[in-house]
Amino acid sequence: MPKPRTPQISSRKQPKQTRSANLVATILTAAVQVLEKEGAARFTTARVAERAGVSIGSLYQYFPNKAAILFQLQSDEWRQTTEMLQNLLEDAQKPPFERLRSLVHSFIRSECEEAKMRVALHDAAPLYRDAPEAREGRAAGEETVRAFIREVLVDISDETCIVAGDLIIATLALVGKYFSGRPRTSAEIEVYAEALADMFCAYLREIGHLSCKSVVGPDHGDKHEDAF
Amino acid sequence: MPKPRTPQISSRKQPKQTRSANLVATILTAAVQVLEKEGAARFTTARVAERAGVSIGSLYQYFPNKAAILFQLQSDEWRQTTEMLQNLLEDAQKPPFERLRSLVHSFIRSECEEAKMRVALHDAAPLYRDAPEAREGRAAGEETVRAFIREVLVDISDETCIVAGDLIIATLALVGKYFSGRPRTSAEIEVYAEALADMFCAYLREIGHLSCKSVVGPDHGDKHEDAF
DNA sequence: CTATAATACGATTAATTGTTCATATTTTGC
DNA sequence: GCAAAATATGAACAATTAATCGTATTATAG
Repeated sequence: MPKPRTPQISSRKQPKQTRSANLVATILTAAVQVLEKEGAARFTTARVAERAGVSIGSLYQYFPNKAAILFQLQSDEWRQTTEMLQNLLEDAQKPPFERLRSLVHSFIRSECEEAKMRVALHDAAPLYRDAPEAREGRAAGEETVRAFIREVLVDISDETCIVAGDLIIATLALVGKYFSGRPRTSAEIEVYAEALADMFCAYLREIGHLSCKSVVGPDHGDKHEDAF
Repeated sequence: MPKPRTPQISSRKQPKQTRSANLVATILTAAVQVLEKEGAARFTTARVAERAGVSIGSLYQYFPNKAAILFQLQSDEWRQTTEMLQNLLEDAQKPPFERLRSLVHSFIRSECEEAKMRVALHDAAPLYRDAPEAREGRAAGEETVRAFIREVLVDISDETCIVAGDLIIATLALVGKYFSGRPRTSAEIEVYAEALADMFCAYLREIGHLSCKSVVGPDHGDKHEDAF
């Protein structure tokens, strides 16, 4: 990892013609492929350029450095996740806990589908983790989850809500990586997703009880089949 | 990452004199320090040797390669964790859920105390994750958790038990890393640990109910203060 | 004391990497 | 058609790394 000959912090040019816009897209696609076929350790600007069928020089015209590529991927990943969160959690049609369940299932499923690439991206984390924008990416997702929790448990304290939200996001974001290392059948994946959903629901119900008001929906005493 | 001039897969000599045993210990200590002060990206055999006050040659007498050092650290880490699991979960004196709670607290606390080094070790994961022995290290810990679950929920199916155990271990192992990135006060840490414990307890109670037999300990309907 | 094994050393090697820059090619506005 | 801007190229560079091996030092056994 050599330092640049001149420590230049210039950001790169924006693509102005269609061909360069395509080039950027091509590079990002290639980056994903390299990540999932070679892993984080072999994720190299040269390799990305080669797979994209592009010269390294071109790559460096639009990405100031290697980390920028990873950061972009990570950022897209978060945007996508946030979108999923909003679509599933804010759908007022379904009962809340059902929304949460389908969120967990969708998330785990998508996590497992592109497991290799996600794990590799996560392995490369040190390169972009400290970027200030990385925090921002999560903010929207976190807020969505908190809003959901507030909707389900109306009279909860702010602190409890934040803690619960953090807990759920963190668990969701990481647990998938723990499992996706070893290949699993989709049936198994569903089982784990179901269990995770159970855990979240049980937890939220518990919190609701602790705040000493009846939770939305029917009482949960003995019937636990659907209800939520 | 240059390949060795001769692709030699020999394992290194075992220390036979006290001085070399000390040397190994010194190197491992230095490795931890480098990891927590420099991070995974700057974790280098040369740097470890320097910090240990030892020549690289000496280092390579007892460790076949860089990954071996990290693997050793990771292995120790797991041994330590497993020990904690056994000590806290198998303590028949306390009621089960109280044991689980104190486990979560102890674990999260220790995770946060050496946060930097743990995160760095985790960042370096790709180097040893694929090692076959890495699986073994977890096995004992996983079995302990499963035994605990079986004790709490006597009439649970094997599958449910395995899934629940995996879920708890995975969550425990990873959630700490999500938080320990940003510095937190120990008060905050306790709050999160408490919430995590709540989540686990609520989940296990739920599972117990689903298996349609009364759970050990008093009924949980309204009183939720201690009880478990 | 001495011969032999164990240990320690560190300059050196080969490989790999991130990044630049001078140059060539293509597109666009007129 | 043409000049200027945008884009593309890839050889070259500097830094860094993991690991080796011939040699020097130290301990041990007889």
